Amino acid sequence: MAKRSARTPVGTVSFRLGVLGAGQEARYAERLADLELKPKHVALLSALRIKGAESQLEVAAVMRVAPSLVVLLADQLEARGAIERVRDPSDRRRQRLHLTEEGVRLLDAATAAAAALDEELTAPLDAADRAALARILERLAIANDLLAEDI
Amino acid sequence: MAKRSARTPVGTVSFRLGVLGAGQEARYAERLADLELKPKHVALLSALRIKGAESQLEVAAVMRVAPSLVVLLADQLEARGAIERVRDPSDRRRQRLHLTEEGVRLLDAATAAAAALDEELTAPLDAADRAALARILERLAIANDLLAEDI
DNA sequence: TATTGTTATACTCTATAACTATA
DNA sequence: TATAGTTATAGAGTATAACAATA
Repeated sequence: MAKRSARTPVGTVSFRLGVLGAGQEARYAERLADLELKPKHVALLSALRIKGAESQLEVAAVMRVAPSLVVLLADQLEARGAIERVRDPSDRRRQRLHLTEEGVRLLDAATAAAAALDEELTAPLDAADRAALARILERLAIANDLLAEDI
Repeated sequence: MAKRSARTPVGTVSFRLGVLGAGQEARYAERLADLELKPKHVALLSALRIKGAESQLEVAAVMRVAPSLVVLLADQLEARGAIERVRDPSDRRRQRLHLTEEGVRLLDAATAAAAALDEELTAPLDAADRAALARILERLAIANDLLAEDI
């Protein structure tokens, strides 16, 4: 099957990742609306659960966002009782963030919502392709040094 | 290998698509800076090449963006001579957009840039996984009714 | 009265830079 | 003087709503 060379970028893996990724993020944001969370809040909560209590600057580095954004997200999560800020006694400049019970509850709900979304997204695929996609994306995530649970 | 159930959404396909997709879009935007284009401009040019000259509202529907955004993007592309607007004589409300030679040149350059990005992204994968990823993403793009060349 | 395109406006997201407190 | 965090500000991107022209 001779494949003529592409005449636009829409068939590239990069472009499709961008478009599909934006769509999934938008759908995920819709599902999270019930929980009054946004995807970035979930990323912060996930970073805390995976890495443990960390200073805000470390969280910003893991999330690859500006420190000022972590301040805003942490303000909002703290106001809802999902996280607590604790001054590090040995260096009183540092704020260590950690999950509360409410934060754990929210993160569990957000995790369930993401799993449900995965089901719907991958419904058109057969079992082998589903497994292949999960495996390949994990490999790319690791290669790109993104936040991952299994380290 | 018993896999414990996920405790965060970061390992889901949806979340990884979102993060990887955002990263690729940012990298693509960097490469396009040389051409003074943004990914949305490329999407519009691609829509014209794939679908042929279309009214602006049709382009907005294909791109899944607001019509007012198509006006802005088309203004910018027209100012650079990449597209032309032609009033439809049979319905003078309609503006039909079509690529100029310069538009074709830009789109070809943007296509080459996306192909180069794909090479870098998929470098950590073996040939079989590369092919599997392209095939699976195409299937998902079709299932989600996204702009595709091969229709 | 309905539709296409345009303009005006506003909102969300996020970064940069200036500032405070602590080291 | 350097670093962690915070606040203030600004910019990009995009949508919604009001409007104009044409059907």
